[in-house]
Amino acid sequence: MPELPEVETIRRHLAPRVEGRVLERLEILDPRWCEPAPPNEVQDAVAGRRIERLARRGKYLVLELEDDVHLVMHLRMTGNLLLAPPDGSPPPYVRVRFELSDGERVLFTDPRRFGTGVVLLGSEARDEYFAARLGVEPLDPDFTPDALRLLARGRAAPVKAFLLTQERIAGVGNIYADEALFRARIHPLRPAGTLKRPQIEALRDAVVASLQAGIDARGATIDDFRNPDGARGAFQDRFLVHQREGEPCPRCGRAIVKLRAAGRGTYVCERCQPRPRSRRAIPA
DNA sequence: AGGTCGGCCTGGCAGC
DNA sequence: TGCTGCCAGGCCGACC
Repeated sequence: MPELPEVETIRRHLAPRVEGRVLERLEILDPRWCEPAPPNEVQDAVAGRRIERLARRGKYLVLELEDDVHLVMHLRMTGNLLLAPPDGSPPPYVRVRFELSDGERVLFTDPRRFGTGVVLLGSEARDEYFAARLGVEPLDPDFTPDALRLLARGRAAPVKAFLLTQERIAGVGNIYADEALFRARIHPLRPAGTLKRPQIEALRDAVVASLQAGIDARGATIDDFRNPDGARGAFQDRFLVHQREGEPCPRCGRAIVKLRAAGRGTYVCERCQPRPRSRRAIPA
């Protein structure tokens, strides 16, 4: 599942290939992709415009076009953006086709069809769209321990659910939440508002380190994530706890346990990440 | 209003 | 072998 590091990997691969080219034609093969907008409307809004930038915000990719037209895309679970191989045979599950100047073609593939695309006219509309959905960008300098402390203050939700809430921190998904909590030695069921300052600082550093490690490995390939050139990521081989049930903890050797938190499969070392003892009052 | 849960969707796999 | 049914989960809307 593409999270911030996977989306950023795609962006870095694709940006030099698309920026400066003209998006000659957009072909939406699956109307669900842009629901409720009709495909014609979306296609007409972007066709013939120059691509100024491929940007990322949280797990969203934004194709910034001339005239302040923004195509905001989300890969959800199984979406992907691939450069079409020049030899012809297209990959399976193509939902949207981008035809660029100089014959370059980009394909949005998505077996489960959760991925979405929406056109926003004007950077103000784009900013409003993100402001309503996304919190702090965790790799930006303003993701400080103080910022995290304020976000967590008064939260009774388990810290894992807190990390997955995009309105608070943008871009952390199931993989990187598990990895960050392990690095910070915090149990995922610990209520977010009970974290003390040293743990807040450790968690901030761990979120940043986990995401950066994911980017350095060019993302994690679990099901079918691929870089736009078709290469697999390497981060799945570097998971510390995620999807390692029964394997020894890399720090202490105890078997890693799988549990459920925030409705998701969650992996922990219960020695390094001790369970919260009891419900404590959440400091307001 | 904070928090949780079901629906969306389909490939893959466990279990019969 | 072949079928059924369950699981995976990001996000959103419904509900408590």
